[in-house]
Amino acid sequence: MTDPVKSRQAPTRGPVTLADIARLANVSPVTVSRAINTPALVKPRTLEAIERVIARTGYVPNLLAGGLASRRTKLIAAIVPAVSSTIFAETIEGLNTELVAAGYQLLLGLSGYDPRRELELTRAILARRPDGIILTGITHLKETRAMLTGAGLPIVEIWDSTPSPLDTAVGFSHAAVGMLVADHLLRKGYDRYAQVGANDPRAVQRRDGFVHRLAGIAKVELPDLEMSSPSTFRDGRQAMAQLLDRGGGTLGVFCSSDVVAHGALAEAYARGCRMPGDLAIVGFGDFDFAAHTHPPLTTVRIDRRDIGTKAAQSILRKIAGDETVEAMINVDFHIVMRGTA
Amino acid sequence: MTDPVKSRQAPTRGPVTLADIARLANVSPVTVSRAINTPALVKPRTLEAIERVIARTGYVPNLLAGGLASRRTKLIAAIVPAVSSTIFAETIEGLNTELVAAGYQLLLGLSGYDPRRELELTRAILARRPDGIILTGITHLKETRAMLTGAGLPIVEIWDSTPSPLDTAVGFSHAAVGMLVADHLLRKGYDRYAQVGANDPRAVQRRDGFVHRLAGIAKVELPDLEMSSPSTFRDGRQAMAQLLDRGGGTLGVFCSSDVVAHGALAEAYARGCRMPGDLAIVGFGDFDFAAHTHPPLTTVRIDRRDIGTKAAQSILRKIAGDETVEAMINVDFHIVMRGTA
DNA sequence: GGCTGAAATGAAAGCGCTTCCATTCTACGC
DNA sequence: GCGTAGAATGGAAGCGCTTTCATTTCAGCC
Repeated sequence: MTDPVKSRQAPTRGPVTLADIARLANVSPVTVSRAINTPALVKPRTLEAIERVIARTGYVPNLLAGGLASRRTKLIAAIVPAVSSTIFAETIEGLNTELVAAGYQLLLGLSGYDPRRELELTRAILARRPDGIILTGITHLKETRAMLTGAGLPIVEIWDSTPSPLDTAVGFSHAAVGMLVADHLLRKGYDRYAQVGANDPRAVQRRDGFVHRLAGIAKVELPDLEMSSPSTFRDGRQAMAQLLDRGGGTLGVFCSSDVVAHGALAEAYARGCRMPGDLAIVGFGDFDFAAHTHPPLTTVRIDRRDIGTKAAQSILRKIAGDETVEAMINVDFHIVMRGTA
Repeated sequence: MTDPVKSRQAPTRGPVTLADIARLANVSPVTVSRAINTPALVKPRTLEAIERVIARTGYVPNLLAGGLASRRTKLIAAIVPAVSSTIFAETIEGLNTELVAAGYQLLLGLSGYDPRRELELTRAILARRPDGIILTGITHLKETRAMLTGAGLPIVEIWDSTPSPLDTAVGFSHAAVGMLVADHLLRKGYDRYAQVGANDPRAVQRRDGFVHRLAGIAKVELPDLEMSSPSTFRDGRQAMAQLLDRGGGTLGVFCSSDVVAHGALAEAYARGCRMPGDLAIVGFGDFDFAAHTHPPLTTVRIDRRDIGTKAAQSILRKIAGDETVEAMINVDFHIVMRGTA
């Protein structure tokens, strides 16, 4: 804890405060505050003098104090299930880029797909009084919803679609994705259809959409495996082994993520299945590796980064008091046709 | 901004404060503060009464005010270059897990491999008075270093090794990685050696180590391409095309990341190169996909999550006043031998 | 019953900023 | 030269908590 001021005229002990700057620049604290936050209101000469003192002392304003007084923290919190090898990493980057450009900072929370952890995180986050909060998905615990609406701040739910968001939502219909994939597989026609993947609410929606579209046409098989989110390469491989072992004609499979699909693909490839003749696989997410598997993976593409960008823009507009932000902002998705379906 | 209290006895306008709780529970504010922070100091009966009021009102303490008064924010900031498809995502997760368990929160900064942005981030972060800060790498701008040391808080530099960290470092020697890979390739012996990859300080160290070990044995070829960090699949593919076009015997290549290596691999595979006979490729990072490329990628493995875990532990110990934290904490790495080298 | 020390509680000050409102400058017009 | 509006600055209060330090309560004991 050394004194941050190197020059001889070290003002006080501990970190420099706004009051120190005011004293050294022969102005009142208010003027220093204005020089920092609304420089247009300060006479150029005064401003310059203050800035010199700030530079000389290495003063860094205390945003805790500022936030407490102004009730604005320039903090945005985001809760996502995870970042490593998920669709969320790029969303976070998009979010962050936009937020930083607007002078905000990102407080990150990782829920691990656990609603209870989401609740705890929400509480901890709210304690920091962020100017807005971004959540993944539209299913939250009752307590979480209550806490959130009670806090009275802008909320953006991402990666899902709903007619009745808590506040604003940016995403798409997972059921629609499932149906799109079903239609795609139906076009070629397979003897059997299956879905393999995770059990988080969005993956379940995709499965339900898939099953719904195939209702009356085919029964959708599910592997007999416990799979928690995020599902893994190994999960996919095992699931595919099981499906293939069952035998019974050509097979169209919808996987809940590219990672699972990759595992499924590896198993199929190892067994020498012909794709997409005997076997079709459709992934989800269009991860970076998807174009480079053998054969390259057919998958559903969403602009992951764009979800972050749009979420940031929405919340910034909300914070600025813009009442015209749409409750539901839809983002596109489409099937990227490659070698597996 | 609706009143967060649903019950009829809504106390005041705006969010509930500690003073409100005190009033409703017929105790002084100090006692409420203690009930929250040091419950052992409060008589069980009183504690219970206070907790009831807190639950009923949905009170969420204001950590801005708390942090301002106590000079402890329970916030740890981390700056990494990026999260999507990088080695850092899992480090962040490791960090976060450990931090959350200790009651801390993660403020995330993304520098995009840009030292100037790192400086800006550092300033913005310091304004929030975190209890500690974690940076990627050991090369920082002079101003960044000054600001950091002046702030007098625990610092952990990660993903690199140095005898003289700013405070504490958790990582390994990238030069040593380069040398290890050189030794590995040398064992088989190739006619030519090359390195392809990014230009961030750590990638450069790895290259330098690689070059150094081969000095006097072979000249290390570099592709004639602009590659900025993070380098991409496409970069790798183009670089490999160029190297292969030059012709001239068997080739051992060290790539600065698995992503680049994957690109290089794809090009080599497309051209029908025999690996690791005619061509050897070694990646870096052991990304999730590395085990599943064709052929599977030989690469350097580091426990990415563990770096986050160790960094968190170190900083928490520092915060707790533990003076015995080692200045340099080394993490292991080793070559995972698979099909490409 | 009164003393004692520990347990439990409280009063007051203050963390470092912003906000509101009041005051002082400054330039310009007649 | 004086009045005046607008520009520039300042004083005081307060954001919601924690930190001393002081006071009260209580159990245990002679």
